[in-house]
Amino acid sequence: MSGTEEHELVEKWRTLLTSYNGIACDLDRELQDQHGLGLSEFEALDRLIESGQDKLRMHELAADMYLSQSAFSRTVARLERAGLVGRAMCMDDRRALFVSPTDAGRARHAEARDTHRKVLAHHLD
Amino acid sequence: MSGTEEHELVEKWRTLLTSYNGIACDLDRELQDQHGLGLSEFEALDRLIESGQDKLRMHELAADMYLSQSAFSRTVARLERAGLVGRAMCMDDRRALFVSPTDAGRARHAEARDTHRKVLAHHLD
DNA sequence: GTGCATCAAATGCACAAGCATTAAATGTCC
DNA sequence: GGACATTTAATGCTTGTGCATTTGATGCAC
Repeated sequence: MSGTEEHELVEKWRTLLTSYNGIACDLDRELQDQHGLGLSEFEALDRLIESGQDKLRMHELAADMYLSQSAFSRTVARLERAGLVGRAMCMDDRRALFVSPTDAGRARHAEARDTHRKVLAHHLD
Repeated sequence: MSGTEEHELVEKWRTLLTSYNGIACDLDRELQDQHGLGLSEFEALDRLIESGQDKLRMHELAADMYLSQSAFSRTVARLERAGLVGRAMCMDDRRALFVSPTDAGRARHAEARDTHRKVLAHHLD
C-alpha cells in the first residue's frame, strides 16, 4: 500500500469519525432534552415501530442494530421502565421474549421522530 | 420533506451508524489487544506525531479531535500514565500545557499504526 | 432418558464519555 | 491598579457500553 493510498484511507476514516460523532452527539442531546430518549433508545423504538410488526423477538430487533447484546438488553429494559415498550414471554420458545410498543411508546416515537429527522436533515443535506 | 426523501435520509444515517460502529469497535479491540491502546488514545497519539511538531498545546491537539474537552483531557492523562507522551508547562501562557510524544510513544505508535491501517483497509476498501 | 453443546436474555464489572463545575492564569475595561 | 469576564485544563459525578459470565430453555447424539 502506497503512502498516498494510506493517507486517503485515514482521511476517509477521520471524516467518518468526525461526522458520526457530530451527528450522534447532536441527536442524542436533542432527543434527550426534548423527549427524554437516548439515541439507542430511539433507534430501538424506531426500528420496532417501523418494522410494522406489533411484536418482535429481542433477537430479531437486535439483529440490525449496532449494539452489543448486553447494551441492547439494557436499552430495552430502559424503554420498558419508561413504559414505552412491553415485554412478553414467547410460548413457542420460552427462552425468547417478545417486545412490543405501548401506546405511550408510539406517541413518544411520533413526537421524537420529527426531531430526529430534523437533525439528520441538518447534517446530511 | 417527502416520505421518500425522509427514508433516504434515515437510510443514509443508519448506514453511517452501522459502518462507524463496526469499524470503531474492530479498531478499538485490535488496538487494545495488540498494543494496549484505546481508540481515542491512538487517535490522539497519531495526530500528535503526524503533526510533525515535537510539541503541541493541549488545545491545539484537541482542536481537530472528536472528543469533549474532558474526555480529551483524560485521554492524554492515560497516555502520560502509560509513558507515551510527556506534558510540560508552557511559559508563554501558564494556563496551557505542551504535550509531546516520548520515544516509547513513537515506538508504540509505529507498531500500532500498521494494525490501524490494516483494519481500515479491511473495512474501507 | 442422559449428557452436552447451543442459544436467548440478563447481570456483574470495569471503563470511557459527556455535563457541569472548579482552579488558576490571562485579558479587558474603567 | 482593581473588578470582572474569558480561557485552559482538570475533576466530581452519572450514565451507557462492551466483555465475560450466568441462568434457563432447547436441540441433538447416543
